[in-house]
Amino acid sequence: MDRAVEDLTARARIRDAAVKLFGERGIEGASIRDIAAEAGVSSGLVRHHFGSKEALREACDKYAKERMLQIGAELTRDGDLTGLDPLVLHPLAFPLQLYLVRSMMDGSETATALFLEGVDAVEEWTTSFGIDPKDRRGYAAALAAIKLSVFVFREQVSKALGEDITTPAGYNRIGRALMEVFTIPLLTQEQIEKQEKR
Amino acid sequence: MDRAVEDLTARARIRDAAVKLFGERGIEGASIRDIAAEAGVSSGLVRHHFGSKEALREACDKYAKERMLQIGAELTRDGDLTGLDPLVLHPLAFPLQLYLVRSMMDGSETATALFLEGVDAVEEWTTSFGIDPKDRRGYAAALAAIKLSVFVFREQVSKALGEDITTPAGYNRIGRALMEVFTIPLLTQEQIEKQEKR
DNA sequence: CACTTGACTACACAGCTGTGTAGGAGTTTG
DNA sequence: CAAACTCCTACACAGCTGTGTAGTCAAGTG
Repeated sequence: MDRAVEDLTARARIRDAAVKLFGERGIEGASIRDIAAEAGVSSGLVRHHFGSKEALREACDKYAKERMLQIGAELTRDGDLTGLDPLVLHPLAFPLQLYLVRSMMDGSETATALFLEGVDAVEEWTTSFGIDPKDRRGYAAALAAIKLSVFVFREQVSKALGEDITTPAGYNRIGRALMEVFTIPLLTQEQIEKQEKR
Repeated sequence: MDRAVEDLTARARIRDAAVKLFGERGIEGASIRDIAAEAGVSSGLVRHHFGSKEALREACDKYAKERMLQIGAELTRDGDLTGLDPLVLHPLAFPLQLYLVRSMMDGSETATALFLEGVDAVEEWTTSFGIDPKDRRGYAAALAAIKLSVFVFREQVSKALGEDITTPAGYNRIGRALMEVFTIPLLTQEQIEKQEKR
């Protein structure tokens, strides 16, 4: 599955470099020249292959989404994932997820669509697992956001734990902590009712 | 508490405009001229008061953090908040939180420090409420990230719900859904043990 | 062979960027 | 009164930005 960098076509190298730099620095923060340098090509070639920065971004959106679904399907088929696992922190998905979150925050429709599909999946998952919240859709949306939260704040969470959560050890630790959030009843029924009166 | 815009000093107007535009567009995405125009002053005045863009950013970090703690303290004192409420979506805190999250993602130490203080607060809260997770620190960090997740993905969550979660109605809906996440045991003990073996 | 096509580079261009400088207007201070 | 200070604007500058254009080179294709 891993491909040597030098084996990729220039177009693929540019796309990978764009996903990486857009993800790390944001769309505005990564220039076409930066991306070209990262890919080891001239800036003109970026334009030749993708036309404009906006078109490059859309190509990255499309690729990241497809690749993400592909990785998710592979890992699920191989039994490496259950319904709620934070796929987002998987080494293969990491740069893609980084990009997608940034793109989502900048208002990408493709990335948002992927989020909505995730909500659908969680919703179906709750049904098949016999979980029956009052507001199933709201519940699924909250869960979908939660799955991404640890990823978005990975640096801050790592700092809080004194341990890098993108390493296997840290990843397992925060994974277990998330499990506990989902198993320990946090609020009493009374507190919830008080909340609902607002 | 609300202050008329025209009553603010130019310095405060610039700072507010910077928080707003940095939060909406990211640091790179908002230029000094944009901020000056938003505040209704010349771009030179921004420099006069803050020196450089980086210094302006740091001033915004400092202000947003202080103001956020202040708002949190006020609302807690008035009994509008309990320990776990998503203050992040409060109308007063909204632009500040938007800015802080962006700043955090761009590696701000001040914003990260605020997150860490939030983790500390949640950790103390679990103790005083008799919640006893195996990994208290990890549990608190996960909860702190979760509190912010709905905010970060507010647009996506709103789209999933077909309802703007920054309005009172939507805010209450997602709030209740979050409560359910914290009350319905999501995973069986067996599943968790399977998880831990990895 | 001549000709086209696609991958690729070099260079130019206008616009925006953060920053620097000079100076005006009004108030305070000696 | 004059000097000093603060708040504020206008303008200039170099560097980077996305984009546009011209042209090189190699691989087909008739």
